[in-house]
Amino acid sequence: MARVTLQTIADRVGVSRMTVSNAFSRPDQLSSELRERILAAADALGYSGPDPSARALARGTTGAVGVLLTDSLKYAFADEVATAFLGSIVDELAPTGFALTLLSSAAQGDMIPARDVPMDGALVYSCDTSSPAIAWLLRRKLPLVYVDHEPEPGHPSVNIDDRGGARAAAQHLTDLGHRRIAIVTWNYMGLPGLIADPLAVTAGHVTKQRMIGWMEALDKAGVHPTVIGAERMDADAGDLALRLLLDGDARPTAILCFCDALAQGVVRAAIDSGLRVPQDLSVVGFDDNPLAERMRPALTTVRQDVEAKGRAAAAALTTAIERSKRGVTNRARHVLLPTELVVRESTARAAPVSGRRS
Amino acid sequence: MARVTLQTIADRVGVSRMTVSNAFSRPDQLSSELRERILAAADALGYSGPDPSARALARGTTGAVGVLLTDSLKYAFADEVATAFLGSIVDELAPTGFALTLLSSAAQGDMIPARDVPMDGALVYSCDTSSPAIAWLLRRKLPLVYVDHEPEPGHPSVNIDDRGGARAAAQHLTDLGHRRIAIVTWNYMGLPGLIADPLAVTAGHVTKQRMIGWMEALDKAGVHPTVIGAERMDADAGDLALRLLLDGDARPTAILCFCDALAQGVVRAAIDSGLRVPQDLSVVGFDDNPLAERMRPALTTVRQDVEAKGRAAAAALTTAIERSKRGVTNRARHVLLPTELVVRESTARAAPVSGRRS
DNA sequence: CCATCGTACTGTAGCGGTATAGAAACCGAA
DNA sequence: TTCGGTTTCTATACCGCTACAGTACGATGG
Repeated sequence: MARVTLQTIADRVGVSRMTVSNAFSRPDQLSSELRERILAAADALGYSGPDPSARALARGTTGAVGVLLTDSLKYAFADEVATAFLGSIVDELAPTGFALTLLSSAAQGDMIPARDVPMDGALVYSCDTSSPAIAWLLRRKLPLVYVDHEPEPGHPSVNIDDRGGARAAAQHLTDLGHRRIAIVTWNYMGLPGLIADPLAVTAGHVTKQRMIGWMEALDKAGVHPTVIGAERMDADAGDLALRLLLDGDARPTAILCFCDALAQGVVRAAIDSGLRVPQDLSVVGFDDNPLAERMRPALTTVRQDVEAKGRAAAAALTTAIERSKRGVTNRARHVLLPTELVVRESTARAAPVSGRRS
Repeated sequence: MARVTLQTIADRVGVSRMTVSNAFSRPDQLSSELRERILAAADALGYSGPDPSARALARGTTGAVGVLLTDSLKYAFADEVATAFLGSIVDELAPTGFALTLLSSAAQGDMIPARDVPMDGALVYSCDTSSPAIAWLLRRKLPLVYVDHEPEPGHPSVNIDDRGGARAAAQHLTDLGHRRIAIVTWNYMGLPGLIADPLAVTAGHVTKQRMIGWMEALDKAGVHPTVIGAERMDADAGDLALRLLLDGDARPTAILCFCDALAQGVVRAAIDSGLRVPQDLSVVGFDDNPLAERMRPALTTVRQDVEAKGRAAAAALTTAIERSKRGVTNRARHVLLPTELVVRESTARAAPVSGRRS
């Protein structure tokens, strides 16, 4: 039994293929009586509607948008912040009818998702700014929206105020009288350990912005932080980072963390080492992961509205697609969402000088 | 400037379009010298490789597979178990070069993802067995793998031993001497509250299997459980369920929960109500969500290997696609992964009769 | 020296739709 | 009756690529 196509149905009903196509895609183009007959015939033949691939070619749209993630997609599903972001995107995308396709940055054999997967547009949420995958997307001239990336002229972008949030977090600590402060940041692709030149961290835009924010406030207070790079963004990496810090000669009284997951590890390791949080050590996170509120002590952190970020990204992408379809070329909007310091229980006034036991 | 296609390049280099196609897709079909020239010309023209949609139509494969989720995709991203499952799938899929497209069960306007999104196959992980989306996928004759669904002859499936796990959980409680036992299950699409006829719960396969398992062990011990249906699968729903139970006349000494998220809410509400867990109330979860180990008291639960489930599902799908491409029609394999009771701190021997304060 | 073979490339015929222009039939108004 | 305007359906020309069956030609072998 050969495959059922529009032609099969057309022959069966005795009309042209075009009319069958219209029956499915443009109901106003034929009488409803004929349409009924056509649909009935299609049903009888087990036709499942116009072939999506063929339609994609003819119409020039696929009905799916991509989201470019890191090499290991798994990572995106391990992180509560990332999953909330993705969830928010799909939710916002739902009414538009777009499906979301997950794209790995990595080439897989001779398949390069960013180059070879059919889609109408894409969100770039990869961390590595220089990824060749981004170059492929650009080359395809797909409507693109950058998220948590250095804003690029010509493409819409969505960011949060990483710098301002980090600055507020650091200033919170200096306001509390802390002077021996450490930073546990994320050193993607780098080895874990001490970082000599904080502002030279190679990783992505977000890492850089947060570092700049922290340093702005610390510089103002004349504080020179110890900076540790964590290889991953999970509690174990935070744990490791704290142990490195405790081994050093100038134990910090407060720690700024790149994200809540790292902060969780830092707190856990601190408690395991007999330190009291916040009495002996203040810890600040970033993101306001749901985890932050559940932790004991509840984590002081910088809140970002991940839901809003997802919604903004999805909305920006759909309008970008809409525009490119109509050939409109407005200026690309760059969204910057606010961040907010949330003070909970993991930070306290620095202990008086007596605390200077090294 | 018109679009660059194979023909553009062919004209430029002075070869046939077919040769250019081969340069990209079948390098062994031409001399490497000519191939280099073609690729160089393509590069100069800003060509980004064969158009994925056109290639999909001509080749009959798209390079993406779908995963059919519930109506609200967001839900899938809120649940730690579901995200771990998805993460595991994408990881297993990565080396095969397939991208993963997320499909909502719901129609969105006149777009029905299951019908209209190009893909080579799909995982069915929707909860609603009777979803029209599944019917669309079937109609398209796509290679399909059912996950956590009633196994269907003719299609591979991946399940865990829900029934055995539930039975072990219930027996654990009866072994501990509990006789007043309640069940907090998930009553998808139903109203929250007391369920009179536990085995008639309408929801999906998993719900049913777990219920059967629980009842098997309870029946053997002559226990008639009180059954509460929760509307969602989160802590708040568990919280609500426990309050309903405490309002009833026969307070349970132990509770079996459909999942760890519900169990968390149950425990939280119990503690809030002044009950000690496990001394006054034993609680058992299901899934072994990472959460279970983090909780205090750490949760006794039934472990399922979500990673393995994801890997098995992805593997089953790729082999199903492979087979259908080659027209092979072997018998579909039905995978059943084991579950295991993990006893932690949330269950204890039933208090002696003195505990019968109602 | 002719038959055979492998390599390198080309021509044609689709894949299964949709856009667009146009033909045929029907309608009410002038 | 004529004529513009609808409504309904059709013919044709793509969309951009790939499968497949060639053709051309130099190399191999007896």
